[in-house]
Amino acid sequence: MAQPTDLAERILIESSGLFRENGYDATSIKQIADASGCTTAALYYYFEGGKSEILREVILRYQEGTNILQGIETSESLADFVANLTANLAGSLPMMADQIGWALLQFPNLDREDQRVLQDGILTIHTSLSDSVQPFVDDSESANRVAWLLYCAFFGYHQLFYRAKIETYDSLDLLAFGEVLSELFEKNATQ
Amino acid sequence: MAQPTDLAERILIESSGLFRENGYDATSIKQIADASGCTTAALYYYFEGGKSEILREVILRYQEGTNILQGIETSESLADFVANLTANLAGSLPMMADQIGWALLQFPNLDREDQRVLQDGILTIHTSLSDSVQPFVDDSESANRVAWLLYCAFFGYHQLFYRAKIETYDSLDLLAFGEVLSELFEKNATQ
DNA sequence: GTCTATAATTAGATAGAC
DNA sequence: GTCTATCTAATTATAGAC
Repeated sequence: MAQPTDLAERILIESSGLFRENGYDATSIKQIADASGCTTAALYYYFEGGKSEILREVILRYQEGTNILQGIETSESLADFVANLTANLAGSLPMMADQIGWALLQFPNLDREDQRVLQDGILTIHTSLSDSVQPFVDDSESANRVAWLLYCAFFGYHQLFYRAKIETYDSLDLLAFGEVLSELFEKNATQ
Repeated sequence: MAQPTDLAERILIESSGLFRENGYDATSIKQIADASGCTTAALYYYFEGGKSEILREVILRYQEGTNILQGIETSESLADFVANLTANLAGSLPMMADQIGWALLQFPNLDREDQRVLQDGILTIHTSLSDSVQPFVDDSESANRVAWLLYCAFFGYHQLFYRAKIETYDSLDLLAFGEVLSELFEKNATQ
């Protein structure tokens, strides 16, 4: 992996941040160039395809995402797992969810290949969630469903509470939200 | 309320649709005019403030939303309520969630007033959800939390499964997703 | 009220100097 | 490799005819 002082690298990092904050369409290559400390000409030196090539690269690069399951193989129950997951998400959820957020709006305008990359990123996260949940449920079908529920719930939480700053009016922080989920699973653990 | 044949009305309807599909920034005045069957000049006759005035009007108008709780005052349990809610959402969720989706991306660029309008729209839906859930839980705090969980989960579901067309790869339709939630509440009803 | 025509501004992109 | 300067095309916005 290249050093972050490398201009091409800097352009991708800044683009990713600007896309997350304002979306793809609202971000101009001038903005990207300014944020990266170069001109648009320099930008085109590294990315001949211009803005749309940067879009592809950003989606490719950052869909990999942080490992949200680091160090929680040791959960004792589904409820315990959800609590551990929530704690892990505290740092990474905002970036992960915003990353997906703008890309989802862009989805219809992406070509098939890029759509596939985005979907794969989502499915990868779901799969690892599903694997982690597996020991606590009856079959893989249940694991899949529970994993989707967790994914959708946390993603939705971020969109509403961080993006729309609902936290100002209803102070349900991420940990409390995780507790709601965790408590729900508590009674169902021995199903 | 004006007739839908009225040009100003048509412009708002078409704008709303285009914003939902492609987002605010990716939608040009020309596109809106074309879709409404008029020129940009006619558009400015009704909306002097141009695109940003249309944005305000669309947010004001369509945040009211459909009543997702119509005819389900009669649920027998929380699980039953969730099942009924899911059935109700089958028709309205796509439009409601997409409406919020693009607006959330736009959120940081909105002025305070418009941000408030959007937040109020979200809080209104949550409040009515919370009221409906109240009879089945211990206190209003629990009702609030359960309502947020439902809201976040369904919103997240839509974003991932409809917007990113995940349904192609993992066929968990809305009713099945609702069942996952409903089953979770089944065991907790008599808590 | 709605159109044609057009001005003003901005965004995306490139040629050529250094 | 990166910049200055510039081009083209698109977008917002408006004046004036009908």
